Amino acid sequence: MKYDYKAIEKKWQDIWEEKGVFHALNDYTKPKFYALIEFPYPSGSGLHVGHGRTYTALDIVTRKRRMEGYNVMYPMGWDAFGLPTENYAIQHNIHPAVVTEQNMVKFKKQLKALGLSFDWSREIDTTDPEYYKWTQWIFLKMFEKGLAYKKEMAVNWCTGCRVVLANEEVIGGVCERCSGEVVRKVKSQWMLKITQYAERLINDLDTVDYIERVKAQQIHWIGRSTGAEAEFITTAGDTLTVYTTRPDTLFGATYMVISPEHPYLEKWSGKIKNMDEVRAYQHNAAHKSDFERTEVAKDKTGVRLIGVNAVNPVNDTEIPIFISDYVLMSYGTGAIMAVPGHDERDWEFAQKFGLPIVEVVKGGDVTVAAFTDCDTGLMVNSGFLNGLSVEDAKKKITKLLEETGKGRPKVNYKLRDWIFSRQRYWGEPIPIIICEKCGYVPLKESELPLKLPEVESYKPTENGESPLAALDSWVNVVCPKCGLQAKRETDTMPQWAGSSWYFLRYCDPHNKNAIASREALEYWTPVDWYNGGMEHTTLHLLYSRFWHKFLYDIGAVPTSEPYAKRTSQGMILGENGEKMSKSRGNVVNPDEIINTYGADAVRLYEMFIGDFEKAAPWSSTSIKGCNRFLDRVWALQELKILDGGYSNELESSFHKTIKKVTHDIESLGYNTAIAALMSLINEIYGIKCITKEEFKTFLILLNPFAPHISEEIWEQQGFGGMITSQKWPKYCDEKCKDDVVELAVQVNGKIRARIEISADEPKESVLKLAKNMPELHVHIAGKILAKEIYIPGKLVNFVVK
RNA sequence: GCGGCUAUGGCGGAACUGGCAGACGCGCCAGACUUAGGAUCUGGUUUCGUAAGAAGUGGAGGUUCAAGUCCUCUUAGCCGCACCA
Repeated sequence: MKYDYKAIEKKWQDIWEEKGVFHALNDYTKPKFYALIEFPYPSGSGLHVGHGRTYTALDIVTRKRRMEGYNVMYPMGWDAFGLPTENYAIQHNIHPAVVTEQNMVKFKKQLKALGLSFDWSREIDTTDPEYYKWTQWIFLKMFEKGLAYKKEMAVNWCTGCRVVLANEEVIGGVCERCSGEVVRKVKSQWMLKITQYAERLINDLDTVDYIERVKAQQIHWIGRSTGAEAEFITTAGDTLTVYTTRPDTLFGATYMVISPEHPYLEKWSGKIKNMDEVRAYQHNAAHKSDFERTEVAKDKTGVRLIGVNAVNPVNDTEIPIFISDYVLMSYGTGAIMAVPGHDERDWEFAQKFGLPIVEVVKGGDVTVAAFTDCDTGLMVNSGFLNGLSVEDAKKKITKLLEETGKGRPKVNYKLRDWIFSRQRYWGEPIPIIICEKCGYVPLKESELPLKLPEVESYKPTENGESPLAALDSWVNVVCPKCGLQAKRETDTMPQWAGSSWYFLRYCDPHNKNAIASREALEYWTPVDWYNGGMEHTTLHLLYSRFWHKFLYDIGAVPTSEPYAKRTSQGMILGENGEKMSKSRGNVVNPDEIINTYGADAVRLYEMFIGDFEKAAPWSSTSIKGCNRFLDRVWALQELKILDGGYSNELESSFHKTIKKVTHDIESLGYNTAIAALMSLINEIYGIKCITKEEFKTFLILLNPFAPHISEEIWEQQGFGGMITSQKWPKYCDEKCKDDVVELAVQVNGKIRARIEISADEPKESVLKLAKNMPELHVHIAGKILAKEIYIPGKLVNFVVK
């Protein structure tokens, strides 16, 4: 009888759902396991095979953990606010909520067809007012603590989407989503002070189990650097403060550069003699998009300020000041001391403008290139620093700056505050009222959720306001504080808001009084294992750590980190090795392949496709191998099935396989776990019979990977109960060992023979037996035996001369 | 430029703290069974060589009895960031 996957898979999916087999229990006395995957954005194009890889991986882990006796929570939900839905709504004039609903239904059906063991009783949706009530609540808490603030600032304005983008959404100078040109535009924006948590976001990585590349990328993104601030008196009277990581080179500072946006320029306008030229440069810089600004990065431009100079605080030399757009207002102080001898950018600039280059660290030739090495050279031309190493000079000069009040040690971060406003409809409304008299007034908690109103058009207005701004009845309110006429904030929150805390809501998804009950949070958090894409490392993953830390600080959650463990899967590429995309025409439709091969084969193949952490191209022929394997599993039923426990022939193989599968599932070795099961079945077919115990064990080991077929065979064989409620098999290290082992026999490291011996044969005896093998005679005879090496279970090596 | 990673048969990939390179699967070859097939089963399949044997994990050195694995240098590719002082 052939395996009828279509009927059987549906049958078990329905039974699992009906019986609520995968519901997490609210029994807080059992050991818990909280597995989390990134909840999807329910896009119109439906599930991607890449989703399958992530979800199946943790599905395997959770199915195993349930059999190991854990109370497992593996929840699912929808990260449903976002631009694509809104754009679709605009195009087709359908309410985004309707589009979202349709997409969720489609996704859910696809997920169920894969046999994923999600607990659907905890399903959440970020666009549900009962959910975003708490997103708004967290925002208000941040506002209350001064972490949410409004600021006029130059932002990334996408000319395509007509919306403000976060730095993270600008890729190579263009919009991540529409590839439209991004220009700088000054707008008043809500900001979240993620920078206040920069230090902790770095340091606390030591307390979590994230794969190294995630940690490295976050650390790099936060970009901590240590150095010093130094103050330069100017001839205009003001003090110009700079930040430098090389305070040791202060004697080599031969000029200064300030950003074109530096506020001093306006202040000094009366003293700067070439102000026209300066203004022209400022104008030019402001109208360059970030893209253009980085494009011209190779060639330095700038203007010297005529009429204002600065004085180097260590040698009292008067030095010129320039403006140049290679100095950013948004990092450090917006001003630098230029040390052309030891900084490549300064060197380039100095060359172009004919400025003096002074060597202060010996080791290179500063007339040819900047010498930036900090480890080898000693200080020169630097007064009291002469002869010191760079490291010592840094310490000494920083101490002196501090003592004389001309500077101080300083730590800087590349991380910027998070631009939190979007001028769009399909997002959480920001629950703030703007009153001319009282300023920004938060809504009362009792007024949450502040629901999205119905609007006529979802299009942003031409001047970049949210569509909500056009709705007078919604915008015009009375100030809750003073009772005068006031206006609502019309910006909404970014796509990242709802996902910054969703894992907390799963713990207690229907709670009306809090994000989740204290007991639920105490029990379930932190997430034990979070798997997701590398592309979220510096976005969602960082944002949610920030929110979680904030919630911890106000006592709302019991742990300071949200996720105990983070792993990341590689992408599934198209058959041609390129990224799957509609435009490349290499997209694999999961519905089709489930239809052709069944969910178990798809699950198996997605896990077998390659190293879980690496990208792997899809292969429409390789999946057949997994299909064949399942057919062979099904056909085990036609073998002679004997009563009793493990047979002598297979006992050690079974113990080895249990051990391998048990460990591989925990260490992302899904491909090798499946390979082990394939090897085992090959062995079983070699013997042509199987015992009940062996059959049961095999099915249980296979169950996490191929849940439907294992469940069905279990039932047909009458093994009792459902396979999902069985116990995970145990192995015994003693029994993993073979009685007879084959050793390689080497002479000078080259294999000359093989020998089969009993595993407990003593060393002397093994060496003696090996030495006397006829194959070795040619290689040993007449030579001096210098060394004998015996690695039990592996090899013997004779070193001869 | 900075940070991270990768390189192993025709292909995807195995190889724990250095210890038999190529597990497992695809593909391919041969055979079996067949109301002839893109089904199933059995065997084979790193390369060169009839063979004995030799070579072999991007390249060049090195350490070691022994290197895909460790060290030095180098090449190519991928991902992220990028004038961050």
